[in-house]
Formats: sequence, structure tokens, C-alpha cells
Amino acid sequence: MRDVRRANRAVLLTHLYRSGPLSRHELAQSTALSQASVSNLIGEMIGEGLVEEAGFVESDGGRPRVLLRVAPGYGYVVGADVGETRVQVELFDLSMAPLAKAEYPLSSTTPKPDEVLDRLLDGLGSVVDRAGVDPATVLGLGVAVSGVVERTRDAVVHAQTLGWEGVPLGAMLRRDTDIPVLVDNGAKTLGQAELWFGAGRGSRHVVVALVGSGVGASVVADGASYRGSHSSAGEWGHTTIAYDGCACRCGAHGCLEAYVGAEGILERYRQANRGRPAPGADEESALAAVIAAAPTSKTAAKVLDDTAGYLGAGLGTLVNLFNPERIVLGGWAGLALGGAMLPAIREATARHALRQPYAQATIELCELGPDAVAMGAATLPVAELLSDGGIARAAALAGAGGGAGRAACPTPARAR
Amino acid sequence: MRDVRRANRAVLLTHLYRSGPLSRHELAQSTALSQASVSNLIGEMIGEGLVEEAGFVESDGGRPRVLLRVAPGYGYVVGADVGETRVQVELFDLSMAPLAKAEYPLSSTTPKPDEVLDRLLDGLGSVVDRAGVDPATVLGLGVAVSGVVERTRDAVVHAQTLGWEGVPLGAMLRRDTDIPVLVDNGAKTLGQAELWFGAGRGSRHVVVALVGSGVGASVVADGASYRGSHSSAGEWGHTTIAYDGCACRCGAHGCLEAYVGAEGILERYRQANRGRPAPGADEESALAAVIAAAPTSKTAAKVLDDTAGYLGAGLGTLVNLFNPERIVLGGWAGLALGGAMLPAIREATARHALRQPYAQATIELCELGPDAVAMGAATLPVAELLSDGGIARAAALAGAGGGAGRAACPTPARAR
DNA sequence: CGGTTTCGGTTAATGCTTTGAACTAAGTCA
DNA sequence: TGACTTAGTTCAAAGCATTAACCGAAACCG
Repeated sequence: MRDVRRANRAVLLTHLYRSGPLSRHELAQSTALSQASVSNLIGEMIGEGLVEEAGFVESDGGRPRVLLRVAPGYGYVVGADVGETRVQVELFDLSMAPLAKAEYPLSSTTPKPDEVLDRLLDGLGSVVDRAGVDPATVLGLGVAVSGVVERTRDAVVHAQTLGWEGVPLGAMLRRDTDIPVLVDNGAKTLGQAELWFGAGRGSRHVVVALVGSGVGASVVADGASYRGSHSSAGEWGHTTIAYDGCACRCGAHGCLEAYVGAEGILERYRQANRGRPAPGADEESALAAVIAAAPTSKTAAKVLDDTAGYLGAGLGTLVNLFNPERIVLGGWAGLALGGAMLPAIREATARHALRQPYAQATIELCELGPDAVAMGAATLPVAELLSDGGIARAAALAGAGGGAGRAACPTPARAR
Repeated sequence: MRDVRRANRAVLLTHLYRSGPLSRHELAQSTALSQASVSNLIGEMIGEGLVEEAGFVESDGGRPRVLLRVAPGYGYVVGADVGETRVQVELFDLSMAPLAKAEYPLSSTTPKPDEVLDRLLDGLGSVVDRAGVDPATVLGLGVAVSGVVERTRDAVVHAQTLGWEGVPLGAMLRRDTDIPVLVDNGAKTLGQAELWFGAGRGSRHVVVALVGSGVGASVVADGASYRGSHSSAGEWGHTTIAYDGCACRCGAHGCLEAYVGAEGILERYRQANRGRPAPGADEESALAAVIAAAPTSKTAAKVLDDTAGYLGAGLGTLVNLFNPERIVLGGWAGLALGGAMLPAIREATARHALRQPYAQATIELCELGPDAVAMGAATLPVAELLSDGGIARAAALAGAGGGAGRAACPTPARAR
């Protein structure tokens, strides 16, 4: 009861954010709140600057409706992507329009936490500066890391690829900045970005399948990211699809990643091509070369054909186990493969999934680029704002304003 | 919010039901409600007969606490299990103590919906009669079917094994009985039973893996059954674990079910045994014979060893994708295999799962027998009662009582 | 053995929040 | 211009949880 108002504000705000501009009337209908309450709460939020009017809609005999939206300029969010080779930091307004961006290469693929910390703080300051945004209006910093992130305040990170074992990244960042910090796994933030702004829009059950050098997945169940008991759910890459099959770098045999991860594909190509690897300086161009060669080279075509089969088996597993509305294929290798042969992948999935769940799912490509990891990270503070109804911030502002303006004022408005 | 009271009653009731007898004080602490509210709400529920006192607990200097529990006799629930060979109907009180049971063989393995309907209604009447329970105190009938059940009011059932395609079992039952009817998939109800009363007690993230002739799973995520977009999530049996492997009855190749389903195991034994099948009239005794022969027969030992490996691969997939606290292995074949070689199965799972999620999960056997499917079905109306805080029923009773006793009374108590 | 302490539980007053209904605002249409 | 529609606001009323003061039942202690 003590936070029913918060809950109602959250419902309203979330609706407004996700379902575009809406009138008070529509909001009342879709949230099952009375018009009076909507008017009341919206009025409060307009007063705080959280919500703003966004034009009218003509009516056929009747007062025209005033459309409302979450004010993009109410605050700003920063998203950061800690990759193996670089740290990317980007600033957005609340409508997720990008305003500034900073990128830092890392000295090694296993950077010290302190180095990453410096880059993050640098980037944070830099993008805020360059966008000309008041630091006090930055609602939060979301950080995406490619590893398992414990869902605690300290945000302890376990990232084998970075060589991090139990790094409390959240706690470390909080020591050096007052801006609220949220940390999550990169695949999950990318999934969130696709869910909100990409190929997953409008769905409540989505699996975002990511294929790059490694293979992972981000599962959204009933609108919320599925984490499991210790936040490491969705480790799709090490699903066994070929019993007693190829060795995988995880130590097991027959993992999906060993077959459809970029490394695995290129290795299969090398073997099929009498030991000669695909041309290209890095994995990305090598894979592109294989794909480009497919129309003319039987070897390349065979390798890709097999890849579609293996990928289909893996996607079929996702379809059967999660019964999603939509599977979104992403990751740089996933996009390359999907762009070249999505029909074959769909067909292979159909062969490996049960008819009914397969028929209920669509398989599509990611719509946002790989930079969406940072954007997804930036959605973390936005999600926080929405689920909170903006109450925490309003209270903080009222408290600060009250403290400065009227020293002896006991408890202004919502500051209790 | 117009039903905050309902929500609070639900929280209290659920807590009381799941965490055994508790005092008002403990309830207040664990639910974050004030003591006054707890007193108030509990008082109301005691008045309705929903909650009752259950003894004291001595204190060391202070008033002794009065323990409370959900009154087992407040109402009764009926659970039914529609299997391929029989319909089982069982009546329980709210503490899930079995009070009466009825079982009907079915005329064929693909029974007409009408035949099943008759048996269910017969069984319902029979168990209520024999337990000597007032039909008006029966809170609901839960029905478990081995197929996909749409989660709508009509409860449309798609069950290939029964030959049912789009049978609105819920709607059909409702035509012939006033008792609230709930229908769900059998694996999910068994999972629910294990979660509440069996090996899953106290966990919020559990996967119940069921191995019989077929193979399935019931996933519990954050305390609630995970259903996916169309309620068919958890189809573990048709996960590909051996690419291009054995043909499965689903039409695909390399499904887990083809390797660790009873049929698959016995087929592999037959092949390893130069075409001679395992002795036994049915699958169950044949599998038992293979297991019994393992210490002396190399063939049998090899087949079971392989089975543990395949099963481990399948369980590893579950561990990686769902990151559960606990995996509960059940189903008649699962129990037989697990009883004989759980350590080998655990070890195989460790080989196929990632270290971290594997370390976070325990693998155990089902504690409840196969009859628990009916019990799980009976938990469906209980869950309904708990999530409702018992308000709907209290209102109905008050309404009926008011209507009979005082004809002109406008709206007694909660009947609005 | 009676007072004191301590903890469990209840009661009355208070304040917050939603809501329903009346009411105002801003249009269209005849 | 006036009837009619639809959107949004205001205000009194009702429902709830909470705070804080207040009983009750035991053990401890001098």
C-alpha cells in the first residue's frame, strides 16, 4: 500500500514509453485506472517535467485529445559496452536518440579492471561534456560486460574472456561517480535493445540468438529478461548438439559453438579446403570471404550448408524449450549468415523443432547494429526510471531544491 | 488500487501455506506488512474459516506466539490425471492429504473426449461421495492432460498421443459441473507437485526433467511455471543432442528422446544384443531387466553407460540454458535410471555443462511417485485460492448466505 | 511471591490514495 | 446558435494501511 502510487505511476509511465504518444483517455483504458487517477498522476508528472504534451489528435465531434509522451529531455542516460578490444561509451536522451559517443581501444584483450574503470569514467565525462548536458540530469550509467554479472548492488563480474574473476565493477564505479550505475551482461543488454527498439518490438517472449566468435542467447520471458538462479541463464553456445562431436574451447565436445561460432565455421572450412584457411585478416573478413565464395565454390557452399543445419538444430532447441513468439538472430556472424541464407536457416530449424512451437515462432534478423550493446546498456537506467515511476528522482530533486531554497522546510511534497 | 486488500491477503495466505505454521509476528516480518494489517487481515480470514490457529510456541520471557495455518478443512480440491491408459481422480483437503481416489481404465489409448469427460465427472462425483465431503466445499477440479493446453478459459487441449486436436476440455467440463475447472499439462502439474511438496521444496528455479516412454520437462522460473508464448515451453525431449543421429518418432533425427526415452534405450539394447530384445512384458519391466543385468552383462552396462552420457548431455543443456538451482529427475524411466546410476548421470552432466552453472545446480530424484500428477493437478485450484487471497470464495459465500438469510440486504460485506 | 521485563497482539486515530459523479472545456453538426 | 460528443478536471466520499498507544501472557528477578 505504501507504494501503490509508485506502482501506478510506473504503470502509466511504462505504457507511455512503450506505446508511443497516448492521450489520458487511452491511458486510462489500457491501464485500468480511473480517468481521475490518470489525470492526477499525469498532472504530477507533467509538473515534474517527466511527461510532456505532444500535440493533439483531431476528433470527429468532441474535444480533441491531448497526446502525451515521456519527455525525452527530462534526463539523459549513458550506455557503455566493454568489449574485448575497446570500451564504447554513448549518451542518449530518454527517447534513446544518440547525442554523443566516445570510444577507447584497450591495451590488451585481457585488460585490468582499473584500466576499464578509467576508460569508463573518462568516457562518461567526455560524452556528458560534449553533448553539453548538465551532469545532474544524467539518470544513470549502464555498463555491458561480456561475462556473468551477479545481480547485486556490487555487480560482481565473472568474465573468462576478459580474465576477470569476481570483479565488483558496480562498487568500483560507485566509488568514483555519484551517477547511479547498473551493470549487466552484454548479450542481455543487446537483447533488451532489440526487444525495445529492434526486431523484438511488441513481443513478450523473445529469444535473441547471438552468433559471433562465441555463441550466446538472451531470453526474454513475459517481457522480462530471464536470468535463472545466478544470472547465467541463456548459455546457448555450449548446448550439446552433436554427441561426442568436435572439441569446444569450453572443454566439452559437440557444443553448438564449436560448429556455428565463427571459429568453428572457419575451421570446418579449412578442413574441407585441404588445410587452406579462408582468406582474410580477421575472422570477420574470413567469414565474409567464405560467404562470398559460396555461389562459386562447392567447398564453401557445403560448409555453409552444414552451418545452416547446425544452427537450425540449435535454434530448434530454443524453439522447443522456450516456445518464443520470435527468435531474433544477431551477432556479427549471425547477421552475416542470416543475411546470406536466412531461408535455409529457417528450414533447418523447422526440421529440428516440433511443428507446433515452430509454427508459433518467427525467425528474423537483428535490426540494430552491434553498437546496440551500448544502447541496450543505456536502457538499464531507463528501465529503472520506468519501473520506479520516476518517484526516486522526483523525491531527490524536491529534496535538493527544498534544501537549497527553503532551509527550514521540513518535508517538501514527496520527499518523505 | 482497488484490490490492494486482495493482494495483501494473497501474500499472507501464500506465505502461510508455503512456509508452514507461522505466527502473526513472523508473518508481519516476512511480508513487510505492518503488524496491525496482519492482525486485521488474519482476523478476517479466521472469521471466514480460511485460516486457523495451530498451537502455541513457548517463548523465553514474553507472550507466547500463536501459530497460524491455512485451515486444511476450509475446502477440498480434486485432481485428475488423464493418462493414455486410465483416468485417475483424487480428492485432497487443502493440506494435500489424500482423502479418496478413483481410477478408470480407458477403452483405447486414443479415447474420445466424451469418454474421458464421462470418467472425469464420474470420478469427481465418486470421490466427493466417498470422502463424505459437501460438494459445496469443493474449491475446484484440476485436470492434467499429456499434451499442450492453451491457457484460456476454454482450456483447449492439443494432445497428439491421445489423438486430440483442439478439444476445449475446460469448456466441456464446465457444461456439466459448477465446480471451477482448471486444466494443464501433466508434466507441468507434476513439476508443480514436486516444487511444492517434493524435491523442489524451497527453490525458486527448478527444472523437473521427466523421462518415461517420452521425455519432457517442466520449468519453474522464479517460482512460477514457465510456459512460453503458447504454453508449450519445456519440450526437452526433442532437443537435438546428436546431429544427424537416430530417427525419432517426431520425424526429426538425433532428438534426446530417441536416445534416453525408454523406447530408445531398449532399442539400443536390442541392437547391442544382436537383435534380441530385453525380456519383459512391457517397457517398464524390460528396462528394469536391463538395469538388473548391468552388473553381470557387459552389453547392458554399455547401453546404460551410454544412456547416462546422453542424459547428461540433455541435462547439461537444461543447466546451461535455464541456470536452475535444482534439477529434479523423474518419470518412471528417469527414476529407474536415476536410482541405479545417479552419480554417473551427474558426472555426465558435469562433462556437458559449463562449470559455473553446473556448480550452482544440484541434480536429484523426484520424491513423489507417478501418482503425483493428479496431486499436481489438484494444486491448480489451490494456487488459484492462494493467488486470490480467498476473496472470490468469501464473497460468494457471503453473497449466498446473505441472499438466503436476509433477502433485502443490498450488499453484504465483501460482495460488492 | 509480586513486580518487572519482554515480547505478541489489538485498537483507535491519521493520512494517503483511488474513485465516482458532477462539471468544465473544446470541438462537430444541423 | 444550440444540441450533441468526447476529453479532461474537480471534489467529496470511501477504503486501506500505518503509526503509536495500549492490553495480555508469559518468564525472570529480587
